Amino acid sequence: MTSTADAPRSPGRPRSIRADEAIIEATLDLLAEGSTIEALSIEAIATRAGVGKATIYRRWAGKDALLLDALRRLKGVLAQPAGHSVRDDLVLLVGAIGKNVDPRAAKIMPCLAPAVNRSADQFQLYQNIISPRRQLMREVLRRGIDEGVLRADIDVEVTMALLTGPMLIQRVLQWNPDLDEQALPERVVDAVLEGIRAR
Amino acid sequence: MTSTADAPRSPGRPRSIRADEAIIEATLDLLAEGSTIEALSIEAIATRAGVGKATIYRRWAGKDALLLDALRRLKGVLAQPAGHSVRDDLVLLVGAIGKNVDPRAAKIMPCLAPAVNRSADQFQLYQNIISPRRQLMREVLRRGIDEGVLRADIDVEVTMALLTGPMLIQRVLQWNPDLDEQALPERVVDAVLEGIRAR
DNA sequence: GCGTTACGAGTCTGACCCGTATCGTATTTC
DNA sequence: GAAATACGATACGGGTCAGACTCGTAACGC
Repeated sequence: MTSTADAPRSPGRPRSIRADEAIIEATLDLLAEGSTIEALSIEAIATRAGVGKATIYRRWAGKDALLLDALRRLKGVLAQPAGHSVRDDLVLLVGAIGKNVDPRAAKIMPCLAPAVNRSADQFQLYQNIISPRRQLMREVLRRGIDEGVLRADIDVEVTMALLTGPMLIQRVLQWNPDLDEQALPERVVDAVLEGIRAR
Repeated sequence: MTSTADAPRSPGRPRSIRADEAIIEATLDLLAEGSTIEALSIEAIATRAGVGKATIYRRWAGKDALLLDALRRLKGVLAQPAGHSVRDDLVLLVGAIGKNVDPRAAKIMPCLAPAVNRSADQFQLYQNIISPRRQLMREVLRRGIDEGVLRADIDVEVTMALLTGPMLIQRVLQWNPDLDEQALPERVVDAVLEGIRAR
C-alpha cells in the first residue's frame, strides 16, 4: 500500500476509505467470478468498484501492487488445534488446507499456481502465507513424537507433505472428482497413521 | 488437428509438414519461456515459428484448438512398472508423477492448473491425460492387496491420492523448497506403507 | 473563504491483438 | 502449361487496455 504509517496531517481532502474497500472488493469479486489474473484490467476493476481509474493509480503503482494487497485479504485465520489428541489435531489441520474464511478464495487459489513459480516475489508471498500453517502442523507432529504417539524416526517434513498433498490436489486441482472431499481429511490422517502394509 | 484421415489426393501444393512442426514447437517454446496461456498470442507464435498467421488459421480454428494439439505433445510415455515388487513399482510410479519426456513440460504444467477448473473441456482433457496413469497405480495397489502385501481394507482411491499428492504439490507448486525432490518418491512410498504411528 | 487534495467520469495516445483478406511466389496434380 | 492450393508477408477494421490527462465537484485545514 502507498500509505505511510505516520500521518503528519496532510492538507486537502483525505482519501476515501470506502474507495479503498470498494477497489479491493471489486478485485476479489472479479477474480472469484472467473477472471484470470492477467485478464483482469484496471478499467474493469474501476468500473466494478464505481471508481475512477485515477483513484486506483493514485493508490497503487499498477496491477501487481493492487493484486498483492488484495490477495493479502484472503488469508484466513489459522486453525487452532485443540491439543488433546494428535490424530484429531491433524484431522483439523488437514481439513483446513485450502479452506479459507473468504469463499472467494477457493476460486482464486488455483489461479495463483502459475504466478507462484514465475516471480520470486510472488513465490515469497505464497511461502509467507503457508509457512505459519506448516509450522502449526510441524508442532503437532513433534508433539506426537514427544508423546510417543508417533514413531521417533519419521521425517517430519515428508510427513507434512504426505498429509498436505492429497488434500491440496483435491481442493485445488480437483484431482479425482470421485473422491469424497468431506471425508478426505480423516481418511488421509488415518491412512498415514496406520500405513497400508499388511501385518 | 484439421487433417482428415483419408487423403483422396487433393490437388495443389500440399501443406508443409515443417510448418506444422514449427508452429507446435513455437507454441511450446513460448509457454516454456514463461508466457501464460492467455498471454500467448497467435501473432507471437507465427513470428516465432517464422510463419504467416494465415498458415496457423488454415490449420486450427483458434488458439484453443492449437493449444490442445500442442499440449498433447507433452504427454510423456507411461512408466512401465516391472511387476516384481509392489513397493518398487510404486516408487517408480510416484517418481514419474509430473516428470515428462519434454523438459518444457515442467514449466508449462503449473499454468494448466487454473485452466483446468474453468472450462469443462479442459478439465476433461486433463482427466484424459492422467487417468491412464491413475489406472496404472490402481492396478499395482490391487495387485498388492491380492498378493497380501497390502492390507485388504484400504481405500484404493484415497491411497492413490496419498501417494500422488505429495509429489504433485512438490513438483508443480514447489510446496516446500527444502524437500529433497530426488529422494521424495521413496520416502513417500515407504511412509505410506509403514505408517507413522508408533508401535 | 481559500488553498489543497481527493473524487467520479471521461478523453486521448499508443500499444497490442484478433481474424480476414490480399499480395506475389512456390509447389503440386492433371 | 493450367488449375489448384499452399506459402510468408503485410494490411485492414475492430477491439481492449495502460496510463496520463482533463473536467467539474467534494471534503478537509486554516
